[in-house]
Amino acid sequence: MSPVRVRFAPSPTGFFHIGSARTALFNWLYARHTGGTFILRIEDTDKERNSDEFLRVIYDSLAWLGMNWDEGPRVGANGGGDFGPYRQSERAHIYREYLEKLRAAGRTYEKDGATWFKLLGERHTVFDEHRKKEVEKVKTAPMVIDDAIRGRVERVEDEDFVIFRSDGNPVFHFVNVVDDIAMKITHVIRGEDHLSNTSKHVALFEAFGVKPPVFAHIPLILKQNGPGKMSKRDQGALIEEYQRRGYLPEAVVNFITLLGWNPGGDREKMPIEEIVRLFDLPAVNQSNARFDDKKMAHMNMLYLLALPPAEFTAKARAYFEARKVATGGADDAYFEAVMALAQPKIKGIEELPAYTAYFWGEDYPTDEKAKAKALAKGEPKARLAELIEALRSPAADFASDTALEALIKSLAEARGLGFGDYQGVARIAVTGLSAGPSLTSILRLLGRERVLARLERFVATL
RNA sequence: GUCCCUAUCGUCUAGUCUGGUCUAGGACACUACCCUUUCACGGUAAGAACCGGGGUUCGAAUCCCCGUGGGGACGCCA
Repeated sequence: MSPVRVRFAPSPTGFFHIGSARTALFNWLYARHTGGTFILRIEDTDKERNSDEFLRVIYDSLAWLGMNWDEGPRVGANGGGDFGPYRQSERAHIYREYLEKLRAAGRTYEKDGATWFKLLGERHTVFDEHRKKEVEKVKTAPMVIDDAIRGRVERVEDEDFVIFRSDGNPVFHFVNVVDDIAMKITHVIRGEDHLSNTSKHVALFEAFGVKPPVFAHIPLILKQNGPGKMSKRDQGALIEEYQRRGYLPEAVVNFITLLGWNPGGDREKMPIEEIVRLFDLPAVNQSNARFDDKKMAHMNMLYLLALPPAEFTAKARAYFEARKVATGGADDAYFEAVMALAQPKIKGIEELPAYTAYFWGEDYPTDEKAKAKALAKGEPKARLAELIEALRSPAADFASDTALEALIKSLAEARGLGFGDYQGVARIAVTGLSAGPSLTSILRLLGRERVLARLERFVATL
């Protein structure tokens, strides 16, 4: 069998969304699994709707997700190849050439200034309910689609269709097939929304005398709420959104791979090498999958938890810089120490600024509801006074969590109380929050001076 | 309206090809409890599904047919 050649063929007419990303991913996975070639082809024949910004988003998103292309537009380390150019806007001469082949074979005609592809068979006219007009139908044999996911699908293509617009530009169906022939594509992996177009494509392949590639129509991703497939406007649809929010690309890749494919059994979190090894077309599901942002967030948390602390810190640093989150001139060691406390606790990088706000300066928000709750029980004023006194003593060792813990515990024991009687009120006083890392770790990082100042300032407001 | 695809917990799915091992497994979410220094994490438990009807068969989640539901396509968009 000839080596696998697959392509991802986006059109830069909108932001890169999750469905496109998964189509790209399945192509990339199949190429890597089979040792084949992954080709990026830009379908920019619709000049009105294309933009360079969208093109850049495609390149960025693919790179971010780790999908390198072997052939295609040259960007960074990716691209090049012998079947270029890889942007359809630069392939006009090739389309002309292929059009001549069809013309010579008598398979085209002109109508209303456009060039049409002529189906073979008897013709008759019927009234079309959907389009509310008379249309010419052609009696043809069903087109056979050999689909690696759905098996054999038959569909009758019974109307001629435009292949060159009256403005002289070729349309999608034509360029798609011509390029797949010219680029020697062996497997066409794309969304199921193209399944009904495929009969047109098979008709074109046959007209060119070329055996069609193997098709693989993957199920669609449905929107989380409401009917229909996911579109660019839906919450969670845009890849660059995940990038911006500090999601880990490995987690995004792992999650969207599982939307429509799985290796069988219970495995979910898998390194990409493992996914490449196990991925295959027949295992792809045939039914659509609904997007679930909670499960996506959970997968991200799993990856976050497994990240080496130094990498977590680097990601956090990059996120803080991109978002211009001030850290009060914190040095690397302090930043790293704070992140070490936060990493096992949070679900996403985006939670970090709010979760760690009180570490960077004295200007942090207080959760008033939590404050009221913490003050409602016991004798908070007395507990704070005792704590201040104890922490002021030179005997309080702010370098050690266990020493601080022992100190508070002995304070509690002497009064027949528990650690919790100090923990809650001290936490709200020092962090403004009711939840966070271990209190003693917070005290240690903040240091005696800042802790005492905050406690005293807090007591003064009571 | 026509054509095509599809159907297991609320959601993602395992199991379907090769019928019996399925009183249908896992994960997310939800609930309770445990762990605990709050919050997470983790652990335990609970609830939760084979769309309906026919057929084939000793036996159907699994094979076939018909409904129904869901999705897609029907552009001089891609």
